[in-house]
This record gives sequence, C-alpha cells and structure tokens, in this order.
Amino acid sequence: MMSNQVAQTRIRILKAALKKLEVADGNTVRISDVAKEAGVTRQTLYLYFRSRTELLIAVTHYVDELNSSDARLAASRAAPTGTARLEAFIAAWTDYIPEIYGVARALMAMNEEDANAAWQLRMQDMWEGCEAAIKALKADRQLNPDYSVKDASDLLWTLLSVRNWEHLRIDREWSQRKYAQHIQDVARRLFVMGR
Amino acid sequence: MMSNQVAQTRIRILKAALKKLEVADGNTVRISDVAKEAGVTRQTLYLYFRSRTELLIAVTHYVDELNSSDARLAASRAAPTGTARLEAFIAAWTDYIPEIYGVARALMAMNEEDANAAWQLRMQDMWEGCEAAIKALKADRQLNPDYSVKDASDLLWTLLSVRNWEHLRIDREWSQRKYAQHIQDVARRLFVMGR
DNA sequence: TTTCTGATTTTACATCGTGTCAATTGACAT
DNA sequence: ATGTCAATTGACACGATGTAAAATCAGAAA
Repeated sequence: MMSNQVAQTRIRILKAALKKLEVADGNTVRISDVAKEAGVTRQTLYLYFRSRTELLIAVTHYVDELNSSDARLAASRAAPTGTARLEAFIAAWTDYIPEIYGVARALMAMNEEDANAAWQLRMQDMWEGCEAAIKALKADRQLNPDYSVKDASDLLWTLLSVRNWEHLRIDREWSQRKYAQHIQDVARRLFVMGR
Repeated sequence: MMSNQVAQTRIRILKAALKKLEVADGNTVRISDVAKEAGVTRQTLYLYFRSRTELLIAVTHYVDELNSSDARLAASRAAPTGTARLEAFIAAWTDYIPEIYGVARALMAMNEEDANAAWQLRMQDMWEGCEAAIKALKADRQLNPDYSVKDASDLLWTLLSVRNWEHLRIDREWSQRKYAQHIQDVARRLFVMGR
C-alpha cells in the first residue's frame, strides 16, 4: 500500500532528525545531514516537509507522541491538593525537558517567523499549565500572599524554562536528579506559604 | 593623522552595529546592514573586523567601555555586609543586562565556535561574581544553610541569566523596575537566612 | 507481460549571506 | 610629483536552503 510506504518514509525521516538533533551539541543539524541519516535524498525530504522549520516542528510533535507528553502533563491536574499539584506539574515538566531539548534548541536557534511562532505557542501552553498550578495553590490558600497569580505564574514559567535547564544541566553540569530536586525546592520556597 | 582616521571609522562601525543590534527584534543583523548604517562598504568592514563574530565581540567590549561596566560590577564588592553585597551585585548586573541585550542575543544566536567561546567566557566571569557574592554572604553567616556555596552560586547565576531577563522583560512584558525588584526578592528568599 | 502509477532519485539551478581577492580611486603628507 | 594608506569597486567561492523538471524504479492492475 502506497500510503503506508509514505508514512514509513516520513517516520524514518522524523527518527533520523530526532537522532541527529539529540546528538548535536551546539552544532546546527543540516537538512542534508538528516536526509543522509534517513538514507534518503535531500529532495525526498522536501517531498515530505516543505522546509527545515516544518520538519523541526513535526519532530516536536513526533517526540510528544512518543512520550505521550500531553497525557503526562494532563495527569498532574489530577493531584488532590494545591501543593501536590504544583509538585506533579513540575515533575512532569522537568521530565519532559530532556526529551525535547534537542529539537527545542534547534527551534529556539532559528530566526524564522514560523519556527519562533511554533515555539512561542508551546511556551504559551506551558504558561497556562503554570497558571493552573498556581491557581490550584491559591484555591488551597497555600500561595505565598506576596505574589499575585499572574506574577507567580510568570516566575514559575521562567524558573521552568528550557534555558534554565540548559544552564544548570549542561553549563553547570548538574545531574537531572539534582536539577529536578532543586527546582522543586525553589518553587516550594517561593510559592508555598509557610514552608 | 591616519591612526586617528582608522579609529574613527572603527568606532563608526561599532556604533552602527550597536544601533542595529538594539533595534533588531528577533531578526538577524547582517554585516551589510551594519556597513550601510555606518556609511561604509561591506568590504571596508572586513578591513576592520575579520568576521561577523569578531565584530560582535568587539561591540560587547565597546558597550562595556561606554558604560564602564567593569567598574560598576567591581563597585559591588565594596559593600560592607554580605546581604548588601549580594544586593549590590544583583543591582549592578540587572542594570547591565538591558545594555548588552542586543549584542548578547546576536552572540548567543550564533552557532560558531569563537562566538560561543566569547560568550561563555563572559558568563564564566559572571559566575565568579555570583560566587564572590555568595561567599561574602557565607562569611557573614547569612547564607541559607541548605545551600553549598557552589549550588547557591549556580542557582544565582541561573536566576540572573540574560534568558531569564528576556523571559520576564520581553515575553512576559515586565517593566525593568519590576524585574529588578522581583529578582532581588527571589534571591533574598532563596539565599539569605531568616528572611 | 505490459502498462500505469506513485515514490524516489538525479541533475540543475536560484538565492542569500559570509568571506576572500585584486585592482583602482582619492586624499593627504612630504 | 610621489608615495602611502584608507576606502571603494567588482568579481568570485562557498555552504545552506529551497525550487523545478526529467528520469528511474517497483509494485498493482490490466
């Protein structure tokens, strides 16, 4: 079946791109690199993705599928108390970052309209997650009264940024475990009343 | 005198680059843009700077000169107590960020060996500033005992990153004043004992 | 088997930005 | 008037993205 064929090649390309992006330390991943990795011509790649940007965006979706990220993020909403929910959200997100980091870096490095828009959209979603967690905290009367919901959300959103993960994990060589623990700790210190 | 002539053109180019970099929102500043702004040919620019990277690095130094940044950063060392010193250091740095932001963004966006090295070096200096401030805090027995000097320095360094400034100031549209106050506040909450 | 079709390849070319090179102009000092 | 040095002009190489058209190749259908 031909549509099967098509799907396979598409996925082969996505896998190749992901592999390259994960390995790449600092260096740009070229379209020709991905094509080579996928055992396909550069032109074939353009048959499946209109541009480099579109490929990168497709890879992020692919990664999300692989890890059922949406489900994991959503699960954090189920936590009973505000503090538990904050903790669950942070845990889900900090686990998520290393998975998308490769693509995220490439996407963030692009100075192209669509690429930035796509990343901004993701970060917007993430901000709403932060806000939801902070609101849950407030509903439980556990939010540090010095912060408005908006300010706390902005700060949490910043605290959880991919760049901060990069700073600590890559530049300062923290382990993922150490990173996750400290971020939880900082968030608790800043946002949870009386602790 | 010819060396005067040379110096003038060089500075004209640096000014032009700075101007372009400050205005540029997200877009790459091309070498030809800078040349045009400076009223000079692209080739002339190459007469003064070997590459785009070298130009960008030169601009950072130029900005530092303009603002006597070194002096201002160094001044924070004079503060009497640990907390005062931490506060002074943060104030100096948060004031500094908006001044270099334009160049910083361009430098960070480059995926070129030398550019990254130059930026890393700057960030290394900055880390040492953080460490010095934290050590002063510790010497005054004011450092939160939950943190080692190294961990606190890493966290402070991350907190003060240009990316965090960008997140809050640009993406979340905080005023510079609000940004500076909140960062001070967060640092106090995290690192200063009993407050 | 032949034919049709759709996936993929090959080849070629346009564009854009960086960086290199050599010849030339123009001003100024001696 | 001559030599020097800043700056310009024009041309070109390179690497990466992206476009376009013709040629192949494999499998399904006749």
